Amino acid sequence: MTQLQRRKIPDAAIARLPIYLQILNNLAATNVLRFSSDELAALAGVNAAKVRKDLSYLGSYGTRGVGYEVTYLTHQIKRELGLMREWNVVVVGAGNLGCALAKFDGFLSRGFPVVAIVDNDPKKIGRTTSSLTVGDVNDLKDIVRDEKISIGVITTSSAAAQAAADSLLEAGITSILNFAPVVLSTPSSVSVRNVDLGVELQILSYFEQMRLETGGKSENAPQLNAAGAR
Amino acid sequence: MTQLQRRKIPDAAIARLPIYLQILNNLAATNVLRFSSDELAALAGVNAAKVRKDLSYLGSYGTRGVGYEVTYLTHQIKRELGLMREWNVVVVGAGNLGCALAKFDGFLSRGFPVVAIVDNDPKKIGRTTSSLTVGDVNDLKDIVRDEKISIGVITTSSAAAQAAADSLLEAGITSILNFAPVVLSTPSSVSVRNVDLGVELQILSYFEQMRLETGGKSENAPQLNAAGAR
DNA sequence: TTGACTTTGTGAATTAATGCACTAAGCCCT
DNA sequence: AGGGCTTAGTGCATTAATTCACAAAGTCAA
Repeated sequence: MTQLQRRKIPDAAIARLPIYLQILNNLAATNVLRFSSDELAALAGVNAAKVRKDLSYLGSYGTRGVGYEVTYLTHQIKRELGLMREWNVVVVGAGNLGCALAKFDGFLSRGFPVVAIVDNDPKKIGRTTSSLTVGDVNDLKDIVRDEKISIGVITTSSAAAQAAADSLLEAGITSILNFAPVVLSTPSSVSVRNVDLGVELQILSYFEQMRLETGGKSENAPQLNAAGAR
Repeated sequence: MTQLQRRKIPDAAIARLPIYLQILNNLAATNVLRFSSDELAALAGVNAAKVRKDLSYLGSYGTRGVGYEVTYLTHQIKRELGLMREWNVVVVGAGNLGCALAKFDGFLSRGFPVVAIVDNDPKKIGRTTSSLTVGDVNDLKDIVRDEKISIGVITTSSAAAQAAADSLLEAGITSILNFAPVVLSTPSSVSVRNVDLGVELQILSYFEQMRLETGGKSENAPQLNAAGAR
């Protein structure tokens, strides 16, 4: 089999690759051509050995005694993460957050154009927000097919989130970014990432409280996220 | 020393407590009085032994043969996470996202009222958004003191994020929720949680691409976040 | 060409997280 | 009172992630 032998990259490493990529983009923008694992480690706030090990999963793209080339490694990370192409996104839920995300240029600039937004509320369907007209969630199947959408973003109320997920699955979507504070029930073949601001704040509150209780001679606290499996 | 002997709870467990809490709130809303570790595990999408171990870090609050009481355990989790009180929040960066968050009721409803929003752009300072007037980032120190603010949320451009973080630190803030796609440099005594939507999408894109390459007989993919240390 | 120096790539040790499987406790029914 | 049933709590094995530490591989200057 000619199949490009995919190394199994640990989840934790995958979750760091986008961060390295971000930093490499910044380096490129300031005309840096090369960097060492030490430098990248300092910029990413992690251990240098970890950086080397993470990058080694991609292949052996460094040069001993020299370091890594910014443009070449950028290319390799993008290839590994599947960023050589764009992935179209649909937002489900045209509330505050959904509309904000639809116009948020961070999505487009990173290669994830929001090409559709839908809702189940007749009062919202038909409205226009930043060059997109809110569609009907019942048309999701057609929209996903016609617009070649790969990723669904759920920004509904938590009550409506599972139904939104079901509609996305029904339409053939296999990757979901969920902003609703609920645990979605989905087949294990589907990728789900949860972004719950409440959870983040509550984790902060734990450490903040710890700091108060221990009189400020704080333990230290959280940083990165893992790609953890499900 | 009367000090309430704080067990050291693993980061991974802390990151799950808010999720359990969320589920318990739902159970309470549907008048469920008790639950077993199996039930909670199913709702949270994790292993039952993990649930029991996580809860055991709080103390021995279950009853063998019976399960856990919803209200009592809710109370214990909230105590542990520092949610017996509210924590005031300031948003730095009055752009699209910042304003959306300021009016986002998910913050208030979970005990994190946004009591101030600031920016460094004179054109934005003075504007009113959802009952808050945009303040000057230079007044942050006074605002934090007067409003008893504990947590700072950074929603600036990535170029301005480090400066925003510095202002927050300067004002005495020790917990930061950062939406800008940069790695902030902060003392290790400060808690930082990063929410980078681009990173989340790129992780999804990795698994999506994997699915395409392996012809859909997909590996399975990511779910939860860890409280990982820094 | 040689030798000093730098930095990658990785085996091996360590630490953290997970999950099994069993014991200890409590309930309920007879 | 006793036996059967259920479920929490946890010791232990396993797996995953991190970090150390060093050999291998290159650069560069003389």
